[in-house]
Amino acid sequence: MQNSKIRNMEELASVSGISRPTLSKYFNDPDSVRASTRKRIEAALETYDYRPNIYAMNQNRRLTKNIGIVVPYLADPFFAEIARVIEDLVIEGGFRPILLSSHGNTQQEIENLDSLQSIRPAGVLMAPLGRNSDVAAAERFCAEVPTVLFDNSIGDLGEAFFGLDNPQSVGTMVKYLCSTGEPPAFFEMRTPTNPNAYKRRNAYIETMEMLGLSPQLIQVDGDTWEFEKIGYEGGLDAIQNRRLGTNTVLCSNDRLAIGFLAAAYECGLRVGRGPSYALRVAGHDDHPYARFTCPPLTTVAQDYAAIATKSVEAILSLIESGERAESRVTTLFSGKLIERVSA
Amino acid sequence: MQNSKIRNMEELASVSGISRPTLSKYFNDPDSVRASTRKRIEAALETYDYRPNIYAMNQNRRLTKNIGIVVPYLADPFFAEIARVIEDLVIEGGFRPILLSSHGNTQQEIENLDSLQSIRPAGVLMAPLGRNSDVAAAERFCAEVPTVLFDNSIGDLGEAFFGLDNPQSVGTMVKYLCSTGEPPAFFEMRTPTNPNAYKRRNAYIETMEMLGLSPQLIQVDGDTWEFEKIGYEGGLDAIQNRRLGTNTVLCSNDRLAIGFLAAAYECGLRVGRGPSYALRVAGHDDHPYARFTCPPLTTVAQDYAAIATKSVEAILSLIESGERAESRVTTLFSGKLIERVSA
DNA sequence: ATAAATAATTTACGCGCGTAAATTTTTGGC
DNA sequence: GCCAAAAATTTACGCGCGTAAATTATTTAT
Repeated sequence: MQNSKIRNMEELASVSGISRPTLSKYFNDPDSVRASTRKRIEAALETYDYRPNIYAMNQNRRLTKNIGIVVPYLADPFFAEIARVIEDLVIEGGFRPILLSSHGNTQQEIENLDSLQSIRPAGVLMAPLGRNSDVAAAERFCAEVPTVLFDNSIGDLGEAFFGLDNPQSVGTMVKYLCSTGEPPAFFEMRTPTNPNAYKRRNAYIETMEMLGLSPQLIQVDGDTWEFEKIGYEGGLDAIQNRRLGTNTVLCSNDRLAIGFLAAAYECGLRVGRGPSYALRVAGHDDHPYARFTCPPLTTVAQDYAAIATKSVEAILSLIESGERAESRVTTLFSGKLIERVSA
Repeated sequence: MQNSKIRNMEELASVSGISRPTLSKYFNDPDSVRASTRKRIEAALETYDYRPNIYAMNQNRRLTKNIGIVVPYLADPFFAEIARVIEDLVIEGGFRPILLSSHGNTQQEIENLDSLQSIRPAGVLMAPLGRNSDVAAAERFCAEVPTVLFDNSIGDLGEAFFGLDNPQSVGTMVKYLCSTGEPPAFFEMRTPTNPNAYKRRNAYIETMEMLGLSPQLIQVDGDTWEFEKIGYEGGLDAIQNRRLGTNTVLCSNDRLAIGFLAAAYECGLRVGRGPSYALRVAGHDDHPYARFTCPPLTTVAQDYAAIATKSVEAILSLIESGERAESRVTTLFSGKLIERVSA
């Protein structure tokens, strides 16, 4: 295959017999040149090893082919998975994904936005930190770059938002738990960094009251993204000091639940549904590890394939249109109950 | 602060009274200009909002400030964590990390290397897929770009390799297990994608033979990166068909162990050390979730802070020297036994 | 204070490509 | 086979910066 190396488009033009502007058009969009010309170019590309200089391209293009993806915490397999799906869809759309994690850190999120701005992305998909996001910085960024938010929202920033319908998903779970055993207490962080957590708390309270039951919150301390640790330590404390008040616990998310399960196990509490078990524990999100906990975790699955797909579609159509959305559109997806052994 | 926006270095030169070449020097390396000049530049940067065009910079520089980081599977929290540490160290070194995951996929790894090559990185840190890596492609890449491998090695590719001393770590674990109970069987994938897995198998066999014991391999099928699932299904099969042959199981890695624990739990086998337990299970790596399994997993911790630090130091010094290593250096770190409840 | 060393400036060119306008060639419909 | 439309080519300029060489200004040492 690759014979002599080609140094730039000019050289490729000489050896291929195609003019440089036409080659430029081809690399911008292969379908923008005649089929016969495309064949000739691709034949030349087979024999000569050449790829356009990405820096020279991006310097002169009005718009780059870069799409930024910002997630709050990549070490969380949930975000790793959704980022992977998004990356694939972005590539499929002919763009170049740039994945950045904020590592749960405000300053890092700001730097990520800064860093993205300096590469002039065509658009950005962002799952913000939430309470710890620098709203002013995010606002400035969204004013410059077409941005679609997902997972959680800050104010009405961005051109669109795709996320979970927390009232629906939590409501479904609470009703399920109530109809199959004791009403659940709600296990959560006292001051969560994630706005979804507040929505889930409220959804829990509202559903309980709707059912004529009195809600009970078990709130634990912690303000990091080490949710398993927080769930474990808070769970241990709650169990040992008998702050549970019921045999059914609904955790605000699966990672907290994983920690809570570890605490229950350590305390010798058998978790599961039925007379021979001491405790029921449910989670929320259908985290990749939820099916491998002991016992497997009953939870509500987020449709992250849908969230990813719709988010990418939204940013691509924004880019294609070249316009900004007239108003922000919010789309919420339903969660799906996943019955396993734990509750 | 930011008054009028500056469009390029030329404009910054006029308003700051510093010549453009000097500004260029400053942005290349702030310490390369006189302190008084630096002060003046930084003062101007305070009042005028300007950042150099990254594309124009990289187009003309001999060497970019980009450092690529390639991991085989970012949805594995182990790699997510090590990538995070590496990213931080790279930034600290004044470079720009570009994180890419191969998602366990050969084609994706090739594309990652391709993609990296087109951004002309100063250097690359890479944890290869292993058996599924395209050796020829990797070889071609390493010939072009200074590359340091970590976690696992392919042939003697790259300028340096940093990883775990598997014989030491597995040996330690085997000896620990033998001295505290029955000798372990070794639970692993039949044809692992990861070369480390082979080294661990061999280390297990050698240590057992050294102790005058007969090694026993429990091999399960599976060739994806969904290790928990493979461990669970293989574990279920091994337990139900009584293929264990001992009450002690050493898993080739923690993710397999997490799956195996789920299988043991489902079968009603109590896992832990002591007369009241049916089974001991140990893992390897000290995965971020290992302390939250039920029961908490006894394992061998990889010193990934050391691996990350040394890898980054190596690539930075390679870049600084501007030379290629005369010969590849391999550095192996010891694993540390982490005693928890499971074994 | 003077010379030597260091740093900043001026001038000038080039990197590889995008893009626009004017021109020529090719294509498809009749 | 001709003609209008579409596509490719030629020509030419510019993007924002790196970098080199020659010159001038500033600092440091003597």
